[in-house]
Amino acid sequence: MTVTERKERQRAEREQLFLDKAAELIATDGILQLQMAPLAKACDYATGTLYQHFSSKEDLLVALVGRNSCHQLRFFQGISALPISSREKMLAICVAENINQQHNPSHAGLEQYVFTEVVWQNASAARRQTILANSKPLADLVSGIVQQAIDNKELPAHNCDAFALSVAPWALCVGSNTLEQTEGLLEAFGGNKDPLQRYRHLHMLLNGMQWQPLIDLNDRALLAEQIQRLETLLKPWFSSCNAD
Amino acid sequence: MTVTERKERQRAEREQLFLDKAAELIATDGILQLQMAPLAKACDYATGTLYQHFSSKEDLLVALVGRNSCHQLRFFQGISALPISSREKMLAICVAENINQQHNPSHAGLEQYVFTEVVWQNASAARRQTILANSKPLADLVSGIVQQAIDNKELPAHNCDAFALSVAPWALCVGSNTLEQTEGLLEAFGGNKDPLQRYRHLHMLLNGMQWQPLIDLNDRALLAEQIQRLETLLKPWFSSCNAD
DNA sequence: TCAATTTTTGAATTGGATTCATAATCACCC
DNA sequence: GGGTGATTATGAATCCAATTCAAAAATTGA
Repeated sequence: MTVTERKERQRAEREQLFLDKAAELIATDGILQLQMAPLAKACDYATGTLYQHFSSKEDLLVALVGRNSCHQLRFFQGISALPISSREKMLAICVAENINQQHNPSHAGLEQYVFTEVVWQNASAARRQTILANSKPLADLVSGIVQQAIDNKELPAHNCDAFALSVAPWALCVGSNTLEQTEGLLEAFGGNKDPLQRYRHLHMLLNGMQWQPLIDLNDRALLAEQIQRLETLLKPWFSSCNAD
Repeated sequence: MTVTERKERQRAEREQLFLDKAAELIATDGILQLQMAPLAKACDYATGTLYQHFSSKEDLLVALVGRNSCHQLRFFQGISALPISSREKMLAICVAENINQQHNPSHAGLEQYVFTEVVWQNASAARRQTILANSKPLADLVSGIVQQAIDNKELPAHNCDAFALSVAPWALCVGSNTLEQTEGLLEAFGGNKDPLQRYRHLHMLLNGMQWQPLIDLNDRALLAEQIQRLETLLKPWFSSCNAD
C-alpha cells in the first residue's frame, strides 16, 4: 500500500511541523502563551487539523516532551559508548541533561509541567503510553550503566537491582531541576548561585553508593575541571545529534 | 481600631473557610475538577467574594500550599527538638513529609503543580512572596539540623554552608515525590513498589555526605525498623499538630 | 434616621479550547 | 475525463469556566 504509506508519511511530517512550531512559540513566548488556534494558523492549517493529531492541548505538550526524549536517547547512547569510567558516565548523563536545557531553556519547565497530574491526566492514554515506551530505552540505558558498574565491581549492588539504584541519581537530578526552576525559591532561602552545586550533590550520592572511584568532595577545582571536560566532550556530540 | 480588627479577623476566617473547602473539594474530586464558582457556592458566598481573597485560581492554589507549609513548620519544629541524632532528624523530616502526604494524598500533586512555571507565574506576586516567607523558617530549620550536625562533628562541611548542604536531601525528596507521583512512570520502567526505596536512597546520600553514624545499606531489616520507629514516634505528634 | 462608604452579589463578559456541519480533496473505477 | 463514495480539512459556532463589574445590600458615623 504505497498510497497509505505516503499519506502516513505526510501526516507524520505535519505532526513534526506542529511540534516544531509549538516548540518555537513556547521558546519565544512561554508555555503560558501557547494557544491552539494561533499555533494552527502559524502552520497554515485550520484549528481542527491540529486536533486530528492531538486530542487536547495537554496531549500536544506531552508529545513535545516525548519527542525530546527521543533526541535525548541518541545523545545518551553516545555517552554510554564513551571511553570513560562508569561513574563518569553517570555524571555525564547529568551534564548532558544540563546542556540540553541550556540549549532549550523552556524545556525544563515544560517537562516539569507535563508530569503534573493535571496535564498528564488530560493527555490521551495513547500519548502517555507512547512517552513511557519512548522513555523506556532511556531508562534502560541508564540502568545499563549501573549494571555495568556492578559487573565491573565498581559499584556494590546493595541488594537492589540496577534500575532501583538508577532511580537515586535520577530523582536527585529531577529534584535539582525543580528547585532551580522555581523562580525565586533558592534565592529567597540562601542565594544558591553555584551551577556546580548539583554536581557536588550528585557526587555525594555516588560516593554514598560506594561507586568507585570515590572522589574528594572538598576539591572544588577537580570538580570544576571534570565538569568542564565533560561539557567540552559532550557539546560537539550534542550539536551533531541535533543537526538533522 | 477594634472595628478594623474585627473585620480583619472575619476576613481571615473567611479565607480559611475558602481554603478548607477547596482542600476538601480537591481531596474528593481532584485538582482538575476544582472550579471557582462551585467553590464559592459551596461556602455560601458569591463568586466575586472569592476574588476578593485570591486574585486568580492559581493564586488560591498557591495559598493552599502556603498554608500547608505553616502546618509543616510546627510539625518539623517538633522533630527538631526530638532526642535523636542529627542524621535521624534529617530522615525524620523525610518521614514526616510522607506522613503528611499519606494523610492528604492530593497534597503532593498540588505542591508539584503549584511550583510549575504556569501556576507560579499566574499567582499574585504578593502570594508568591508570602509562601516564600512562610517557607523560609522551614528551610532554616532544616539548615539548622545540618548546622547542628556540623557543629557536633557528625558531618563535615565539605566547604559548603549548611543551607547548600541541606539542598541535597531536599532535592532528593522532591525528585522522589515527582517520580512516584507520575502515574505509570516507575511501573513502566521496572516495578518499583518498595516504599522504603526513597529512604534507602536518602541514606546513600547521607552516607556520601559522611553524615555520622554511617549505616549499612545492605541491612534492610534495620532500615525497616528505623522507619517504623520514626513513624510511630511522629504520627501522634502529627495528629496533635492537625487537631486545631 | 439618613447619606456616604464599603462590601457583596451573581449575571454578563471574556478568552480560549474544542467540536462539527460543510466544503474540499482524494482514490478508484468506468 | 468524469462520476462517486470515502476521507480529510476547514473555521465559524459552541461550550466551558475564569474573571469582571454595575447594581444591590450592608455597614458606618453623624
